[in-house]
Amino acid sequence: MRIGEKPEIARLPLFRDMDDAMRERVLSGSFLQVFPPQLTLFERGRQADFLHVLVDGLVELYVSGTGRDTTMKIVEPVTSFIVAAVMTDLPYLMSARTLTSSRVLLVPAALMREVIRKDTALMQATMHELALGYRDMVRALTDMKLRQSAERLANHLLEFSAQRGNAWDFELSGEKRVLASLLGMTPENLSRAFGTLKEQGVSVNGARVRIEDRAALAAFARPDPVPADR
Amino acid sequence: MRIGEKPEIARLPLFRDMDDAMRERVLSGSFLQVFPPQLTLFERGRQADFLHVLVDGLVELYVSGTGRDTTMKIVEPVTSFIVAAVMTDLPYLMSARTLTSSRVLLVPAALMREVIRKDTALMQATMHELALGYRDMVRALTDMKLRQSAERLANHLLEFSAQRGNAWDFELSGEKRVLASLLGMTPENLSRAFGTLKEQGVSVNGARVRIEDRAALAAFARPDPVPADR
DNA sequence: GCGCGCTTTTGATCTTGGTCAAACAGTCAG
DNA sequence: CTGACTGTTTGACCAAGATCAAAAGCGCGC
Repeated sequence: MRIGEKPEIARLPLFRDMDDAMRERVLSGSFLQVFPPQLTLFERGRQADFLHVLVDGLVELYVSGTGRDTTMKIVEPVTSFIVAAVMTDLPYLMSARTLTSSRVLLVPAALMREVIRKDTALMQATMHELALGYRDMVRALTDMKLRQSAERLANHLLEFSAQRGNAWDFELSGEKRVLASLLGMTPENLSRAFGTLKEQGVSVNGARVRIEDRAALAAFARPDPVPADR
Repeated sequence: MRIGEKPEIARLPLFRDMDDAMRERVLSGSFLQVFPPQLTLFERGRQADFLHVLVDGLVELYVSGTGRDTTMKIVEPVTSFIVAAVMTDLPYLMSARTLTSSRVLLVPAALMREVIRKDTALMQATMHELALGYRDMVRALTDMKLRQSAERLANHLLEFSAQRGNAWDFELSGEKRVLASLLGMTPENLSRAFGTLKEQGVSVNGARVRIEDRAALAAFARPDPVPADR
């Protein structure tokens, strides 16, 4: 691969602590590729052939069931994704597509598995990554099971804001339809959910969201008592 | 700990491949304890102090939100649980209670983390366990997001049957209310869901379920094209 | 065997969110 | 600037599932 973003990738939690020579081995066997928007990177059911690391852009992980799709996760840079399928050498459970033009590092799955067996630090980092991913999913599932749609949106906004240093005013990243799917509702319903949040001091204008009264929003959202992991 | 079930535990995927001396070290630092039914083993939000391995009995992992609870997973023997919280040294995201009288192996989290760092085979096994757990959760979430209740029940029955060697006639393990909560519906609705499945050749009598027409049930359930991992 | 307590089932009604349709807004090519 | 295209919003209606209430089963101790 090109050396341009090597430092950035080397700083990733996943690769940070590993042996330098090993890291060099992994990176030199990998490809950094640019994909246009709306391109499918891989599909559910296919054997996992590459570990993916999003370097730049925006990627959606989704599952298409009978008729409708649902988005499982929006991947932001710089993050590795579908670690589990690669590690277990099992078929992908989710499909992936780019939302915007994206640069992705592709690490051959077999290479990854081989190096992981030799480099303990990499294995430990992978383990940690998987554990955090698992906890993410546990949260998402409980959210889905015991909160209703407007609450889910409220929580999402609070977390999104927290990720951006508790900004009370920010832009939503993707399209609203994708957000709706992520939160497990229809676009129409997302619209209405924003409507009910207006009463809790949230104003929306296009993609721009402003949280006027954080306390009121939190009271409405009843956020998770266990704080987020990352 | 007592040596009675050591072979059984040593045969677990998690401990199987590790160094014998290390395994001895882990097990001798652990406790095997018997708990009565309906006892809370730990609660969400508390720091993870033990890796748990269910040796015998039945354990429910659940989350209690505002008012209602939801069960996340029914743990059957012999399985380790809450690996992620232990590995990351983060608070439990789920609570656990026994459903029946249960024997549980308690491995101190610090000991587990210490040994994992030294024993590569254990680390690899833990990583694998986490990856499978992650995939479990991905499945559960998609199930929740894009199937409706009767379909979820149908799929659950098919999978439960598959776990028991494709038995067409079997007993549900726990109470129906727990099953309902696991499938993300109310007990009333579970009852009605069984009703609609009657039309697809499923007959229920108490806890006894009989699948008369597997093909019809599968057609109704539209099962996941990606086969189960374990 | 009888009665108490609990789970499950059934029925009636209500709420949430989905569906369908149309208006509206923003973007971009010509 | 204008028109076509796409995405968002609004409104009317519908369906799945929750809630409430009551009846029916079932297990267990006395």
